[in-house]
Amino acid sequence: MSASQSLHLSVDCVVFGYDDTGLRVLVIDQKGLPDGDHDGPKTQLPGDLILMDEGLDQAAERVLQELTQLQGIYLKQFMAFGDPYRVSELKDRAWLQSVRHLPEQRVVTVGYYGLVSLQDYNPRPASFAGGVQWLDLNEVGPLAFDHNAILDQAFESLKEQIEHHHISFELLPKKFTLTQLQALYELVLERKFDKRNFRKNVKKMNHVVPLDEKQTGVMHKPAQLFSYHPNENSK
Amino acid sequence: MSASQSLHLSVDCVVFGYDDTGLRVLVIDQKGLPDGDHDGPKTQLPGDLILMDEGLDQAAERVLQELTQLQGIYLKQFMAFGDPYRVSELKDRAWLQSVRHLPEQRVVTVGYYGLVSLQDYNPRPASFAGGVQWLDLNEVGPLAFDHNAILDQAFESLKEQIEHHHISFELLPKKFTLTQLQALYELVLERKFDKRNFRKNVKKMNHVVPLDEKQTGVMHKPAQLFSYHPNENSK
DNA sequence: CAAGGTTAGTGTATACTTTACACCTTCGAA
DNA sequence: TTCGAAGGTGTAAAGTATACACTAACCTTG
Repeated sequence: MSASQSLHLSVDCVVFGYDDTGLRVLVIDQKGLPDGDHDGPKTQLPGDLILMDEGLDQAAERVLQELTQLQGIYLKQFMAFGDPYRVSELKDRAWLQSVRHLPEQRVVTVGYYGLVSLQDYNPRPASFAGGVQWLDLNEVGPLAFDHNAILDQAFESLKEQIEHHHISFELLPKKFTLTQLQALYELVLERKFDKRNFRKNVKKMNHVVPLDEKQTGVMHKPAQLFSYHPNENSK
Repeated sequence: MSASQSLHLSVDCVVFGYDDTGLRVLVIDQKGLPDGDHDGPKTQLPGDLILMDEGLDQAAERVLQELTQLQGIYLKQFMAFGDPYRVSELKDRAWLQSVRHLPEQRVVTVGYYGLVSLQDYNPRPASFAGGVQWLDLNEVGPLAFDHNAILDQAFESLKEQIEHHHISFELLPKKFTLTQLQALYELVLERKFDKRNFRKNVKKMNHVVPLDEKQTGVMHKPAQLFSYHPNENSK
């Protein structure tokens, strides 16, 4: 019973960013790595140990802010990852040794996914600590630890949630067109929709309201802009 | 960075049991409580600290087995709970002091929900450690820590999952009637279905197959028995 | 052994939802 | 002025969901 434990707890954030060019994930360079001959991955999801007096949601917000300057975005816990050896692989050793007091320590992590419009938020948040980049979802190379698995799981959760909860709007600019909305759904759910039918369905939702405003600067018929109003009583 | 941490990690299991009388939750008595004048809750969800060399799923299985003898049941992680003070309330102090080396220690827990047919599994698993009971879902009193919140969240997750994944069968005996299946859905989703329409829908699913067998010992027309075959290629 | 109680099991017509599909509009650029 | 490129719109047909009521088969009791 109650075997004496010694493990660390962290949060990791899988932040999805969207613009008309596609879906991206936010990753950071592993800072503090000696420029030696190690050849592990150099890039990882933003994440860090939680502090003793903060809750999990709070930790996710703080860590993301500290590592990437992103703040005030939608963040949702989706799963905890606790394989006993998830940070013990050879490839990850150099970095852990450079950064942790107890590099051999087991670390359990709680995964959060985040959603951001790449237009409304600074698209490439200037980091104060190591590089920060948005990787195309289809071109994510090997990440540190089990972060590729965490990413996959986050995307699965996103797919499941986007249909039943109103989270797609977190990925769009405040003013968006129906074409953008449709493209986002097609990207996330990996299937095509009929334009007319899609628009019929959107118009049934009273939380998507047309603005008195149109697109400008496009070399074709400018689209009507819409915005998301969560407070129209749904159903 | 990497602030030195000292916290514990546990798993807690919300095991739902079903039979024709309804849905129940498995709780255990807090053992080792001095029979003194403390008046905290005496009952909690089965849960305990994880061991250093086991994964989370593994820990959930082990803990459940150790505390309730239940084994081999469907278990699924649904959420981590990490409020810094979730085990610090006054009501819970006596028990923690009687059982932990570091009773003041922060504990983050990972919640699992479990599903069981009360017919197929020993309905009231003889415990070796403290009492074990199945409480009617509507008559759960105050539990230790934040376990009432964990229970509520588990039930929410169950509701969401039961429609999209084939988990209802985990709550039913291997051979079940369509009336049982319908009653289960009505209980979990908290709404009624039309008998004929419900049966039409079930017959479209090729993973629910009729057996050459009928109910016996009932004082009315015996119902056809069905069973669940996950391997019919679904749609 | 007949009658009564109890749940099992079945089909159809109607409303609603989903699907498939093609053409004109409006802007900027050339 | 024309052209290219995306925006925006309606309808018919197919499919799905809903509402609804009676007969069948077993056990129990008198």
